[in-house]
Amino acid sequence: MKTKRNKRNKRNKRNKRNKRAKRNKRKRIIGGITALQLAKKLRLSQSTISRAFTDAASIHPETRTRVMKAANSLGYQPNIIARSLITRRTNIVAVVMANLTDPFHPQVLEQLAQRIQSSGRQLLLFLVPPGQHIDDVLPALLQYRVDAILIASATVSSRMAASCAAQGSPVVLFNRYVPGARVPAVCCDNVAGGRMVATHLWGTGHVRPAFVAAEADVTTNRDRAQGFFRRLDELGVSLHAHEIGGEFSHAAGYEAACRLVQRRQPPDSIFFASDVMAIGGIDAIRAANLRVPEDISVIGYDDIPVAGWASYGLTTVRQPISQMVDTAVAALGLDAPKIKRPPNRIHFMEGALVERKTVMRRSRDLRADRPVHLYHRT
Amino acid sequence: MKTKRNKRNKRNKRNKRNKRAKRNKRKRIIGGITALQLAKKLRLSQSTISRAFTDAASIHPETRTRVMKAANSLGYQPNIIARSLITRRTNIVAVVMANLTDPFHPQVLEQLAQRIQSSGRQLLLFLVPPGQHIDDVLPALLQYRVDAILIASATVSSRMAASCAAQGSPVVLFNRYVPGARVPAVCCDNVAGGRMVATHLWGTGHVRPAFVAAEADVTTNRDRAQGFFRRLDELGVSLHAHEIGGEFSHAAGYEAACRLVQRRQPPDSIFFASDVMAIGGIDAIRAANLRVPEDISVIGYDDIPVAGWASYGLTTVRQPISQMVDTAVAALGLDAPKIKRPPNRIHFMEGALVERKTVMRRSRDLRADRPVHLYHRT
DNA sequence: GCACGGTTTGCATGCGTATGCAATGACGGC
DNA sequence: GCCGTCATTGCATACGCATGCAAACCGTGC
Repeated sequence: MKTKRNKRNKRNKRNKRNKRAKRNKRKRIIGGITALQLAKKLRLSQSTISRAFTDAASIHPETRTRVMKAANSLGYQPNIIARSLITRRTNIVAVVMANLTDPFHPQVLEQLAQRIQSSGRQLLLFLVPPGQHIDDVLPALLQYRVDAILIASATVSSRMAASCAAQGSPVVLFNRYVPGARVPAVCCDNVAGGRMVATHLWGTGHVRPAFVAAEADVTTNRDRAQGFFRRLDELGVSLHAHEIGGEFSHAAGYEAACRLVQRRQPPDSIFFASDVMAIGGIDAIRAANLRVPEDISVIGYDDIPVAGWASYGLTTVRQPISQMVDTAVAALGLDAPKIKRPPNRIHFMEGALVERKTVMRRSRDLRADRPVHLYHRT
Repeated sequence: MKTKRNKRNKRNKRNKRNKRAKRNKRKRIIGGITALQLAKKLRLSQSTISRAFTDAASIHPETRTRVMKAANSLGYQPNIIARSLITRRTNIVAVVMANLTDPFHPQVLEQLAQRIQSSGRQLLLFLVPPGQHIDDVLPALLQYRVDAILIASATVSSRMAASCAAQGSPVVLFNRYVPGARVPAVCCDNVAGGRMVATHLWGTGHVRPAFVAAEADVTTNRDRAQGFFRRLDELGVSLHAHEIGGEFSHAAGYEAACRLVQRRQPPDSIFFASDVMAIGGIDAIRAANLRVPEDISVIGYDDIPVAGWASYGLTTVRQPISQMVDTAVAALGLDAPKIKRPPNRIHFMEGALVERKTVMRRSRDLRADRPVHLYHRT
C-alpha cells in the first residue's frame, strides 16, 4: 500500500517536471497571453485579473485601470472559450434559415445581426442544407451550447424545440409558427394582411380577384390566403381563381401568372403570396403583352426593396421587420433573470399596405363576363 | 510549518466535501450529461468515452459502438466548448460583411455557409455596424478564437490582418484586396471584366460610352473602371462621361443616370460599377422617357438574380461566385497541416459576359454630335 | 512457460477562466 | 487599544474534455 503510493507520488513529480519544461518551451507560440501571465507581470493573482474584466466584481478601481492598461499594452484578452466553460453561456445566438434566396431573408438577417451584436453577442448563422430537415441538423448546432436559437422562415417539430430548450437553448420561431404547439413565435399578422389586400382590391373596384399561393401548408402562405378569402367572402366578392405556385420564387410566380393569363377569362387582379412571386407575375403578365395595372392589378407581400424600384412599383403589404426582430430577440429571453420564462406566446405583428403603382382604380360596373383586354400571344 | 500544512489540508478536505455535496444537489439541472457520467454508467473511464468520439483514437470497435449507443439513448454530446479549450480549435469560421443590402452579398453568404458547413464547421456572421471601422470591431471577434476570418466586400489594414494571424486566425479578403499588402485575397478579375465590357460596347457599335462609378477608392470599382478605360483607349473610343455615384446602391445609380440623361448630349451606353446601380440607372432612363436599349444601352457587373428578371434583362458580367468561394475557403488553409501557410497570394478569377437585353447593336456610322433621341422631360 | 509486440484501457493532468471562501488591510466608534 | 465592518485580494477549485504515459490484456513464437 505504502509502496504503491510512493511510487505514484514519484511518478507524479516526474510528470509535473516534464509538463512544466514542455510548457516553458512552447509558451507564446501562438495566441495572446493568459490571465496568469499577466498577473505575474503585475504581481497580482489571476483572480484579480479576472475581476478586472468582470463588471460586477469587487475590485479597487485603481487596480482595475492598472490591469486594463497592462492588458492593452500586452494584448491580453480574456479567453471566451474558457469563460464559457464556467459560466455556461457562450453569448452566441444561432440563427437558422433555409436560404437567402428571397430578398426578404437578408433584410431580416441584417437586422437580426445588428440587434444581436449591439447586445454584445455574436450571431452563428446556420443555413439548412438543401434536402435536409431542420430537426436532423439542429443537434449539430446544439453542440455549440448557443444561448438561444432563432429559426427564421422554417419550422421545427415541437418535440425538437422542447429538447433544445431542455439543453439550455430556448427556441423562437420567426415568420412561421406551429399552430397550437408550445413553441414561441414572432410573425406578421398574415391573416390581417390578407384581409387588407381583399379590402383594398374591393375598394378599388376589382371583381375578379385571384390568389397565387406558394407552399400550401406553410403558415405564412395559408394565413394570407385565409384572410384574403374570408374578407372577400364578407364583401360578397367571389374568388376568381386560385393557383398553387409551389414555392416562394420568381419562377413560381411567373408560371402561375402565365396560367392565369392564358385563361379565357383572366382575373382583373392577382394577390401573390409574396413579393418575389408578384414580381415574377408582373414579368409574366408583361411578357403576355398585357399591362400592369391597366389589364391586371397585382399585389404582393413583404415589401422587399425591389418592390419599390421604379420598373415594378409594386403595391404590397409591408412586414414590420424591425419591430418583429425586436420582439423576437426579446422573446429569446436572453437578459431575463432566468426566473420563469414568459409563457410560450405567439406574437402577431401588424403589417401595413403600401400603395404604389400596380393596382388600378376600376369602375365597379365592370362586367364580370367581359374580357378586360384582348389577349395576344406573342 | 507542519501545523500550517495540516490546517490547509483540513480546509481542503472540508472544501472538497462541500463541493461534492453541492455538485450532487444540482446535477442534471440543465444541459446534457458529461462524459464522466456516461463513463460511470458504462463502467468505463472518461478517456474511453472521449476516444469513442475522436476519429483517430485507439479504441476497440465494439467499445466504440457500445459508447455510441449509450450516448444516443442518454443524449450525450461532447461539449465543444471544453474540447475547444484543449484543442485550440473552435471549428468556427467568421465571415465579416458590411451589410446585406446589395443582393450580391446574400448570394456570396449563402454559398459560403454551405461550403463551410459541409466541412463540418460553423459560420459566425459579423456585420460591421454602420459608421464603424472594421479594424475597430475585429478584436471583438478575435476573442472567440475563430479558426479563420473571411472578410467580404470590405478591407482591413494589413497591420490588423497581421495581428489577427498572430492570434491564430488567418484572414482572407473576398471581393476586395489591399494592393501590394500581404493580405491574401480572392477577387473577380475586375480589370478583365471592365475590358470585356468595353470590347462588347465597341463591338456593338457604341461611340459615346459612359461610366458610373460607385466609391472611387474601392478596388472593385477602380479596377472595373481602369479595365474599361484602358480598353476603350486601345480601341480608339473616347470616354463620353464619368459620373461618381458614391455608393453601390440603386439610388446612387438612379441619380447618376439622371445626370447623364439630362446632358445636352447623353451617352449612347452606360457601364455601371454594379448591377444594382445599373438597375437604378435603367429605372432613371425609363423615367426620363427614354428606352433601354434603343436610346441608351446599359451594362452592369455581378449578375445578381434581379438582373435576369424579365423587366430588366440586364446584360452584365457574371462573377464566378462558387469558384470564388471555393478558392477563398481553400485559402483559409483550414485543413492544411499547419506547416508553412502558402504565400499570401491574391487570386483573380475570370468573370463572364452575360448578354441579355440591355445592349443594342448600333450601326457604327452613328454621328457623335447627333442626339440619339429627342429628350422629353416628364 | 516466458518473453515480446500490439492493442486497448485507465490515470493524471492541463486548457484558461470564474468564483466561494478566507485572509488581509483600512477605518471608525467605543 | 480593541473590535466590528467593509473593501480588496489571494487561494483553491471546478468547468468538461483530450492526451501522454503507464498498465493491462491478448495472442504468438520460441
